[in-house]
Amino acid sequence: MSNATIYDVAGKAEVSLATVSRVLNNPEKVNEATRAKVLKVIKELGYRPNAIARGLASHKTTTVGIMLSDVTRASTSSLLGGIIDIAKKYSYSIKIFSMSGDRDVLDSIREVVAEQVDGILFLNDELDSKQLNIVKEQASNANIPLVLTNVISDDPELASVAIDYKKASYDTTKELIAQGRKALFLLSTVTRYSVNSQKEAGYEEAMKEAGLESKVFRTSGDLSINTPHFEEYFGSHPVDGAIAVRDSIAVSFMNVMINKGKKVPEDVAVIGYQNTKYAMLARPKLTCIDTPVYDIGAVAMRLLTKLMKGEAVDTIKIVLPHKIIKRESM
Amino acid sequence: MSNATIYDVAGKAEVSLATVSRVLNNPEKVNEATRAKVLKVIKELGYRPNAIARGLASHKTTTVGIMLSDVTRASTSSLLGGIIDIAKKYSYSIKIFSMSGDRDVLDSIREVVAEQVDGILFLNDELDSKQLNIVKEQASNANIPLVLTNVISDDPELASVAIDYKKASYDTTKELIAQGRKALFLLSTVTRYSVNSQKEAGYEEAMKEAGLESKVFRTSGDLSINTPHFEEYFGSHPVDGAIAVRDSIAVSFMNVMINKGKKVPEDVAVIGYQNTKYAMLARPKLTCIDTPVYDIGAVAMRLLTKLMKGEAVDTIKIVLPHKIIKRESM
DNA sequence: CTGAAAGCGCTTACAG
DNA sequence: CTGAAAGCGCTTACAG
Repeated sequence: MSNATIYDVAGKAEVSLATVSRVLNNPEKVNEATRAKVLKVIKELGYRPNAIARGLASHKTTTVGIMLSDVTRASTSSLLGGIIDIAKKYSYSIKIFSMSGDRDVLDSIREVVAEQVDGILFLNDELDSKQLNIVKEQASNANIPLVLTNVISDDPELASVAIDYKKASYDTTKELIAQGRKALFLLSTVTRYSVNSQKEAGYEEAMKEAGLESKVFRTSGDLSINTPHFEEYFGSHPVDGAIAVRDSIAVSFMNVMINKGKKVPEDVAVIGYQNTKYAMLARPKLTCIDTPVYDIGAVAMRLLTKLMKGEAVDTIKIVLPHKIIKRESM
Repeated sequence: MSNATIYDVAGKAEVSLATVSRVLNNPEKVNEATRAKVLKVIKELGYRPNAIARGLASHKTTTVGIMLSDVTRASTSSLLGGIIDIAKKYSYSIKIFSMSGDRDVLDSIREVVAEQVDGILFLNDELDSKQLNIVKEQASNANIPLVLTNVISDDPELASVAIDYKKASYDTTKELIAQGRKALFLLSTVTRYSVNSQKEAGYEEAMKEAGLESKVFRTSGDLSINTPHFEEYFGSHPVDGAIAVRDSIAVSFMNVMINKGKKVPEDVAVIGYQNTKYAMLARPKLTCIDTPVYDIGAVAMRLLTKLMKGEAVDTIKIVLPHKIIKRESM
């Protein structure tokens, strides 16, 4: 019924519980013979140390807290994929904390701290720098390492891993301009994401350099909302190229253009962000900026393990490479 | 620096720690005046009880373990969306346990048990009934409620919530047959998922009743693999209708058909499962069987809360309704 | 190399 | 209604 405890193991192996604890945590410190004896009993009893008790006694839970806003976003689940794989490799458990928009940031981070996680991966890119600061302070007060994962902050004290979204947009916009296109749009979201604001900044810089007018079009990520929105607006506004902050938005826009009788990419070029399945399934196939989201998650988790163990790290700000995948829409 | 403990609160409020504990857990049992005094100090100190210590003392962690195989699957992340929202509502924390294919099932479930979760949501539908039994036994030995979430099992003792995938496939196949189509395929995965086997069973039953030959085509969920696979096989095999176990597979198949010069749905009807964004973004828009995955997650989590609290439940096997969303591909 | 003992920060009967 | 004390299942100095 109830599971074996360390007392059961100690009793059956005829050693003290300290010894059992040692074979689990510092096996090299115990005599090989007694170690074998204890290991045998552990196996027989199917004993696994109670993680909660261990956490209380050692002040280490070997679990990391993941703070996010929406699991169903394609980028979030890819990020999680990378995080989970690396966490498993380093034997960390994962606890998910979702921050609903209305909830207080301070309350959210305090909850995570109260759960005694050993480290925090912060994936919520909907916060401004003031709110990010609250998170930073609470984490550092509690002495818990924190890594921003695919979240942008210029605070040099905040560890982070992401790609250079600004440069990605800048370069891509430049290419579009070089093709002679002028009515270029950046299709962004109504919700302000720190990551998307970087994409916008790069676009705006390139447009400005070319003496062109920046046009950031904000809409919903929801197809049933953005489709009519595109249909209406672009009925009267010229456009010959667009970069969307997500593949799905790019495809939605592309479909609207095609329905209006435009040719892609001849009349209008369309580029998406992330390189999801949407891009491959679209017709024409979507050209997009490949953001290695899985890798960002994995690298962030790896960085966090180092921070938690107090290992030296080269840098606290990691920028992963991105590339443009040219397909048929540009 | 380090956070306030219950001792700090008790000291500053000039009461015993038992009293502080009570205002947190059984506020009605403490005098209003002292309760107010304690609450005030709690607020001042920003005190939050250490969840680990509480877990050890109370034998309740208010966390549920989610066992899954792959977060990046669209169905998994929607399931998680529903789970997270309901868990939050009932103040449960969520811990993710990923089961890599090669890992021992027994080891996986023991790990979850050792983490002292109060309940388990099992989302991994890649296991056979023997393996499912191991999970069931370990959970019940440890007295931890378990709910299969979008996983099929005919064991009447296993709580589960899903839709009737068999009927969904059966009905849809019937409709296709009623249109006079005969060369009907079920596009499934190489990996055996319990959910997909139900989809196959319903299809096969309908085909058998109509005296038609069942043709289950197994391929990868990876586009770069299934696309050439479809191209080759359907170059020489006739097909006038197909139901795919996932939207993305349906769209991939549809694209191959269109590239071969077929008309959808005139020459070949295509139907997907789940009703994801892929379906809406496809051209023509994909007709599909809507599986309310978010709801399945939410309902499973709700059922689990009842089980954890020992509340009475009407049934331990919940079947949610599904429907066919008719768009352009059938 | 091994054991006895204190302690992690709470909860929960048990008294009063 | 409130407090003193035991206990949850471990880890970790400290002795020996």
